[in-house]
Amino acid sequence: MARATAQDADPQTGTEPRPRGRGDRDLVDSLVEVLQERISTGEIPAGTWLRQEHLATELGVSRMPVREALRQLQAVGTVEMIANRGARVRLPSTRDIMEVYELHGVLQAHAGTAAAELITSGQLDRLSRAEAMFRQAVDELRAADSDPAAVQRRWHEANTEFHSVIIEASGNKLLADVVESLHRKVPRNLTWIALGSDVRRLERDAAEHAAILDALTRGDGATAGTLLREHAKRASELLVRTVDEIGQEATPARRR
Amino acid sequence: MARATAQDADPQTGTEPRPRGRGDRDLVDSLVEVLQERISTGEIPAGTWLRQEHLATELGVSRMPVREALRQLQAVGTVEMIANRGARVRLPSTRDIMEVYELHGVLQAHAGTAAAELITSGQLDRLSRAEAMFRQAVDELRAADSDPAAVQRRWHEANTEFHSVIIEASGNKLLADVVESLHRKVPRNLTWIALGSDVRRLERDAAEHAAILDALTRGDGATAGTLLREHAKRASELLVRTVDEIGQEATPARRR
DNA sequence: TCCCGATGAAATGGATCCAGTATTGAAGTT
DNA sequence: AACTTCAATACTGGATCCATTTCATCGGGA
Repeated sequence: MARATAQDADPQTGTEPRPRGRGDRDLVDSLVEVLQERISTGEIPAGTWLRQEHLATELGVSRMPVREALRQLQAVGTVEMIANRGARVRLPSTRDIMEVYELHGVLQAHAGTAAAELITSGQLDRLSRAEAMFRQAVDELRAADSDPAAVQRRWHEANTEFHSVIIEASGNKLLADVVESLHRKVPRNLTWIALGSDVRRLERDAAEHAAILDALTRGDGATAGTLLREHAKRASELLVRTVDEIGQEATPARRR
Repeated sequence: MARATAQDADPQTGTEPRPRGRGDRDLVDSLVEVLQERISTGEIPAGTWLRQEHLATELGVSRMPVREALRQLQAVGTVEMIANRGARVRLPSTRDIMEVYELHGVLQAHAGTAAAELITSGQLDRLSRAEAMFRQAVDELRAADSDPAAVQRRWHEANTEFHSVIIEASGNKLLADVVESLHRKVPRNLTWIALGSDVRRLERDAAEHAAILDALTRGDGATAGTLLREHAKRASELLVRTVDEIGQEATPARRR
């Protein structure tokens, strides 16, 4: 593995020498991004201890930037740092998940109501495309599950785009940050585990997306808000049920 | 200045040797708390460059924990880090403030509606006491402004307590975190600058608090929610106006 | 056989060191 | 006189070093 330390910062370090342009963008920030992504996707499961030395060698840096990245993840609630023990990926409790989705619903509903008056035709287009993509993914999944992983990716992408557009159309940029911070608290793969098992649910979601799109197109903010709140509420209930089921098993094995 | 490094960790280091109990609670976390507080109160104004060396000597630690603390503050949005330049306290724009208060209103309203059904008699008591304390502070201010700073502290305490109880009574622990993270984005002293100049506004706030308390006592969630949303909306408008006024001046002078 | 204490390995947390970069001020030129 | 260039300075960012703590394994005793 690379070990791109200061000593071998010369250009020909073979394995991904890291562009090394100094201020291309903070190294720490990119580490945060990588780690957050791995945790969100479930590649690094909840409960895992994040060993500084291990991550450092794996990512080809020294422990220092890793330490700072872990601090950021702590501040954001993704990991918990125990004194003299290290950083561990937090496992959200069912209560946490309920609370996340409760607020998610509130904020989505608000975004929907606000968006009904502010949404542009371009955004409506994107919303419509996302809705179509979502439905297509669901159909594809039901027909012949060609490649679950690929469908999952597309489904997730479409879903994210759909809700992102609504939030964006609300005109409140901060809202996007807050919602994202809520999302970070629940690993994505959980969502997929919960929904993947229930195709009827996915179809219902698709129908709800259509109804929301319709309400926004008509400029009916009240309906859009109500639909979005219920949309989130149902997601919450499903998630909680799923987590309860898989929560029986003990905490995941240690990393490495 | 103390400079409590590892070398002079012996007990008799004179000036505030820092209890030095190793895991009493993460050193970095306490630094974060100190810095966040100083920034929130306005003791360290927006725009200030936070010099690592300077803070380190001032706080009696080395640069290392300071660096990690700054990373946490970055993750939380309190400071921005510019590559190879350092950390600077963020200055919220009027747009930021509007957005903060918009979401604040949404979340407070939700908390109020939820709280109406869940609030305990003990919490109602606390709410009532906070309301009284708030009104008393306002009256005191209007009569003979004996000690503005003291009154300001009491006013702020009462206001915080009032809204905290409502959020707590909503039953959603995460809500408290989210609202706090919103609060962090607007320095407290701004609020005071805005409100301190307008006693009539404070009296109106007191009246609104009373109305909210009344609605919650009656279990009228809808009214409580509406009142809270408008409460936040008015605060927003006032804040924005104030920031616009003082925003004319250039960015504050550098620290040190 | 089970429990308790000691020893050793592993990992964190803090400090120091060093390289690279941005800024500031001065000198020199057009 | 103003603008450009260059050098000195200050500060950040990454690496390494070392003390301290925690955990696990092992051995002894009840």
